[in-house]
Amino acid sequence: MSETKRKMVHYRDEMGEIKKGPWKSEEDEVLINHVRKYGPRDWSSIRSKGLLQRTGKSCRLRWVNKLRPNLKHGVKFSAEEERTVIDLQAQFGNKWAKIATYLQGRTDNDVKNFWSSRQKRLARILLTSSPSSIISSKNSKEVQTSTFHHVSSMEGPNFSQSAAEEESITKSCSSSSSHIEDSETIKKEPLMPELAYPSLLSYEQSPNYLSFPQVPLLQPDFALPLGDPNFFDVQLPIMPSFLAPVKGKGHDSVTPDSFIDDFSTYWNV
DNA sequence: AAAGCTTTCAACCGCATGACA
DNA sequence: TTGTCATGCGGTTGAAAGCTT
Repeated sequence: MSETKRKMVHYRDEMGEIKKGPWKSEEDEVLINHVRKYGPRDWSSIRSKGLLQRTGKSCRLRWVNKLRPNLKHGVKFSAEEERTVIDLQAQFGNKWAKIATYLQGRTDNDVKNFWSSRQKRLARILLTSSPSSIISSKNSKEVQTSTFHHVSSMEGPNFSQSAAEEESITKSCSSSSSHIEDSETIKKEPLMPELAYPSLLSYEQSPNYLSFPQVPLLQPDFALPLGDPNFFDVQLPIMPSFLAPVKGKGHDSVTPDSFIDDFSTYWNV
């Protein structure tokens, strides 16, 4: 082990306990200041300098998921975004980070959370859509909404609570299209016996499902003109140069100077 | 109003990968 | 070549918020 590394281990031992749990605004401020000075890198040094009692990993995660500019906080996934996620998930699998690069202002965590809650919702609907439940509760609102309204638009007028369920069914059964408008398109949609049977999910993943005309299939290189697409938002009034790819170590590689300039401009600091 | 249930989301963990000494 | 470290990713968890009964 090298001298430096031995020192590092020794230093670590003296760094005290690691803080976990929710972040306070003061901690955020420290983290933002760090990024302002050095760019989104050297996360471990935050702790080693005694600025925060957080691990580098924790700092990075906080920055990436919450503090980074242009994130869509508290904004639900739009129909368009939902379609994109569903299409890309079918294409790439659970490559959330990759999928997130196609969505402005969304993190891999956002996409992952969206997908997992959607899966839960689907699973629950499957249970309530079993043949017995359809027969036994023929007149129930739930069955009416969750089973037979696949062609409605999820961008329609305000849904009632149960219609929210319909919305999810619509999404799941029609590749989440909100634009089933022409009769030809509707004809192409397979009938839905599957709903009465176990595999809504496999329906979703079937060739019919994928080939169903929806959003034009995104090309792999689509929207990836930048080094770290996680970090961008084309709606910015200015395009910060910290978005520019720089060859080097890791995915967050940027030049510190340009980053600091653009960060300052962006945050008005 | 309150209890119970569901959904959302922030954060953690373990593992993988690449850079570097 | 190997070990260590920093970083990134995907899975998971649990608290808080929202909703239903």
